[in-house]
Amino acid sequence: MSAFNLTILRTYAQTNPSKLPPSVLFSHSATSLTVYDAFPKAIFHFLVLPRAPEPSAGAGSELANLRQLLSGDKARAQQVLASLRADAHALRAEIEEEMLARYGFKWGIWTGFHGAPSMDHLHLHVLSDDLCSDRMKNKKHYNSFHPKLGFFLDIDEVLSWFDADPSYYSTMAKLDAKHYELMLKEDLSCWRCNAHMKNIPTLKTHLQEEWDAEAKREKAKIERRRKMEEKSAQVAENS
DNA sequence: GTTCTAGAAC
DNA sequence: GTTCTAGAAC
Repeated sequence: MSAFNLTILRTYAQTNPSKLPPSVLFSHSATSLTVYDAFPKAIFHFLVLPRAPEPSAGAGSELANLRQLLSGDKARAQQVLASLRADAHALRAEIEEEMLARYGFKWGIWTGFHGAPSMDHLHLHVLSDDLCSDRMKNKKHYNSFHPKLGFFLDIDEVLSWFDADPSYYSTMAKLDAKHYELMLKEDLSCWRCNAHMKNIPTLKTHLQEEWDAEAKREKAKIERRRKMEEKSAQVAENS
């Protein structure tokens, strides 16, 4: 299979999950598949895709991307998104468990869509907010996840459009690719502290430092809690 | 989406 | 001189 394959996710979505290799598939439910992102931009990075066993799910189908989904039946779109959200929620719990097991603390997890995705078939990104990865290589990669730029659309935000004024819904549902792609060209800045970053290598060093600092704080917090509990257990024992 | 690389930036 | 980015090819 060539690396130039922007429809691989659709292939996955149409395949019986039991036929997918464990290197690709993390888990599945009745309605979705969770796959490992092939080029993870953080320590944990998964994609949750709606399953599409019918061969109808081609390029122009409602499941091609978020824009296509939102341009169709509104109730159906809401149902698809709510289902993905529920499966992503369960995945987040598993990621947190793994964070504790492997790193001794847990940190933030983002769940959302790209405003202008490059790969076909609707996919919900679920990734840890460290953004520390060898695969994070350029401005486009980084800005596509920057939570303050607008390109990354949190699933809860997208679902809130359904409860907003219908004119607001139709405005947001347009998802004009040109409009979103401009956001990817914004200057680099740290999403945590807003500091301006001169270039990608500087940003990556900074992100690593930010995450290391968080790890240190969180582990210290856990240690303080453990000592407190140890003390109160002793007090209870001696009374 | 990634890889490759010319030439800009330093 | 080296580092880094951005656009074309895939």
